[in-house]
Amino acid sequence: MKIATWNVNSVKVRLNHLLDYLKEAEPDVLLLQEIKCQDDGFPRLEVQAAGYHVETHGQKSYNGVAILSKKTPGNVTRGLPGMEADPQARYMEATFDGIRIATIYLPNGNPAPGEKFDYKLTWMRALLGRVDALLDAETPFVLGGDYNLCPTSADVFDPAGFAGDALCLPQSRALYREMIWRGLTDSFRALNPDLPEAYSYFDYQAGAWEKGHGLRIDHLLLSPQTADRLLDSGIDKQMRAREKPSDHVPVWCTIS
DNA sequence: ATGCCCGGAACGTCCGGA
Repeated sequence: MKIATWNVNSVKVRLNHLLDYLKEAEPDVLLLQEIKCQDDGFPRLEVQAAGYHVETHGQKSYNGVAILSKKTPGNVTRGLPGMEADPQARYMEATFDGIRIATIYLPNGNPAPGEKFDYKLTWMRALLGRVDALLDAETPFVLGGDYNLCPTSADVFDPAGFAGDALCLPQSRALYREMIWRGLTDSFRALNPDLPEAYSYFDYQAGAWEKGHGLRIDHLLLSPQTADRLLDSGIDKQMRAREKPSDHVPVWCTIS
């Protein structure tokens, strides 16, 4: 099973890229973030015509996540447990072949410190709670999405320049590591431990793409039982070189 | 030190993004 995650930065603007990607990469499950539309605004018919089932958790203008899949998903749930009062659409889960798969759009958190950073940390604590619940239930899972988090300085083009950024601050990284220490596997880094400049995001500004100034902030985290089945992983960097690209590129893994 | 570039909403220009 091939699982990919992609922050598309508006699914309406990126529809052609999305349809191309489904055709070229053929993921069994594609997790989307920042669809930036409500459920009824999602280009459902076009995606269904490409052979994919569509589940959305949309919101007007901002955020919004979706799960596209070749097979019909089971038990689709919207919203992160513990964040029921949160009006922002950032989380959804569905089950495929016994694996619980989540699409995650973790808050950015800038500027830090401040309310937005507090919201990020609160959201991460709720996600950690969800990890604990899934582990307690011994449910195999994959948590994929835009984590807005660079795990280490190897995931940042300018570590010193980003030292005070919410994506890199020790408090953010500590909560991410708490998840990792529960036994989760970063599917990309597990298979590419020393690969430099393996970025999933390149800012639109200041010629970041042309200069190779990127960040690795999109991740697919695997539960222990799922990590045992990890076959391959990659970052589809070529999507950033197209006309009118998203600032993020797809990240994927395959499991047996 | 600040803005650069984008999308959405809306129609002038601001907010949010990372």
